[in-house]
Amino acid sequence: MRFNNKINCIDCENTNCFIKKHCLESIEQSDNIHENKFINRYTKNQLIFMEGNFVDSINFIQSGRVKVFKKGAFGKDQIIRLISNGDIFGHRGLSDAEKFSISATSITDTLICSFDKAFFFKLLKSTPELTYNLMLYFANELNQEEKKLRDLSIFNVREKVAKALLMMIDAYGLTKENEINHAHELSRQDIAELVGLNSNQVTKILADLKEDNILETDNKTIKIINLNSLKEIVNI
Amino acid sequence: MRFNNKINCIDCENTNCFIKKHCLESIEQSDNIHENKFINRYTKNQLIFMEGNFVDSINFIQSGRVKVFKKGAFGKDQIIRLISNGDIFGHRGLSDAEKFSISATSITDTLICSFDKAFFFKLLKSTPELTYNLMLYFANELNQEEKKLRDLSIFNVREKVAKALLMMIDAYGLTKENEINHAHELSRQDIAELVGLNSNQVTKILADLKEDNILETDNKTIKIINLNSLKEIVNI
DNA sequence: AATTTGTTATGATATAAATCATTATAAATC
DNA sequence: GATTTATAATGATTTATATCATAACAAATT
Repeated sequence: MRFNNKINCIDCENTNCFIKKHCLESIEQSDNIHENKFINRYTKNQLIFMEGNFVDSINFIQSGRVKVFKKGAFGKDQIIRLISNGDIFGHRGLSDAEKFSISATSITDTLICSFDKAFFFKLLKSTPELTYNLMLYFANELNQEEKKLRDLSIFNVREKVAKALLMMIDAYGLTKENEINHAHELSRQDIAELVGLNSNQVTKILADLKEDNILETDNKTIKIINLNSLKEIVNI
Repeated sequence: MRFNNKINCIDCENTNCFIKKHCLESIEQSDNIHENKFINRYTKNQLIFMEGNFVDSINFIQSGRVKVFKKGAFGKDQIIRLISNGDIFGHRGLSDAEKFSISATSITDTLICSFDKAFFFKLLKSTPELTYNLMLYFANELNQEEKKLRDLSIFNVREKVAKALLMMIDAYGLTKENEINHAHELSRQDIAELVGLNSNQVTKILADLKEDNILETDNKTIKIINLNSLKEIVNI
């Protein structure tokens, strides 16, 4: 749903945003960006864009949380990234691919800032600093993806679940009470899709980890009792 | 081994090389690049650089073949890419990581062109066209890595072996006789490490595929009899 | 040509993972 | 608040995968 009450990037609190960091040098430039920005509002579990669709925009999260995923056979999707405030997504569409290679879904109520692809390409051409930093950002993402690939190809089920929980903590942190998934953003199925499992396996391993006093579960909320033990599971 | 008989990029036949494509606009620039380029020669199965080492260079393959891999637990490595003439590697070191996140080993006799990291950063700053295209290249690599991640998380052993063979064909092609691994570049263990298996599993599945008239094996050489059937295995 | 070494092939066995069936619990709808 | 629907938990079963032991073969060395 289009949202017209858009704030100017200058006033935005997401200091990690690429636009905020690299594209507000002059007043003309920031006016230009403000004019070309459009904002959409999504409630929880709405599809933002779908794999296979024509790439027409580059997106940033103003507020909220989003999962980025790839569709697999038999509804077995793979979640690629969990992202939140200030994060860029849909940027793989910058490659020669004409179509989105991923889908994105809101997992909380969310506000998304977007730019037309053509405008963003112009912005890149006129802002070498942005291009340069985006290039470095991609290099870093590649490192992380390749680390994940290596991990998932050697981890057993228990290690994969630990990895999934640590990814959730990495993306969204812990509450004061050391809880994750507090707003019930992700189902067991989602957690499974972070690391290539099924929901059944996740449930069982969570029960094991509860047994081992590493965590407690209360419906979808997971309370971490011993973070170090959780980390030890993946540091073989 | 340092190799002093270096050819000028202008005369190089690797038209897919980033330097060849984007950095030879002026005579001063190409002279500058020639001066700052150094070339090393490697025989088969030599370590070019190792994960954890300080990143000091960005590298391109002048001729030969290289495997790029990550070290895992218990010697279970994961091969990330198979590369050849004109391909860039070590570029993930451009991220904020100080150390190489990957290792690289020659799998044939190989000539490698390298630039000091500091020089390459200067080159990027002074050649926005290079930075821009490198950024697009990374976006494309991310797409491919994520596709691989999704595939490996849902494929069974047979599908993984088919995927590994197709990756080898994609990287190095087929001979006139439809053979891969003709120069015995990769062992069964290497093929396993492309897709997170062990050498035993690869051997068994190759025997199955032989049974199904999809391929023939003669020691390390694999002759593809029915490429379409091989592709069908991974297109579930 | 014989010996050593490394890799590949094959079958048997043990282990881990995935699936299925059922129950319990929570959330949504009426 | 009762009913429906969706999700999570648990145990039993089937299937797939990983490991082990051994044999066959190829390459390198003497």
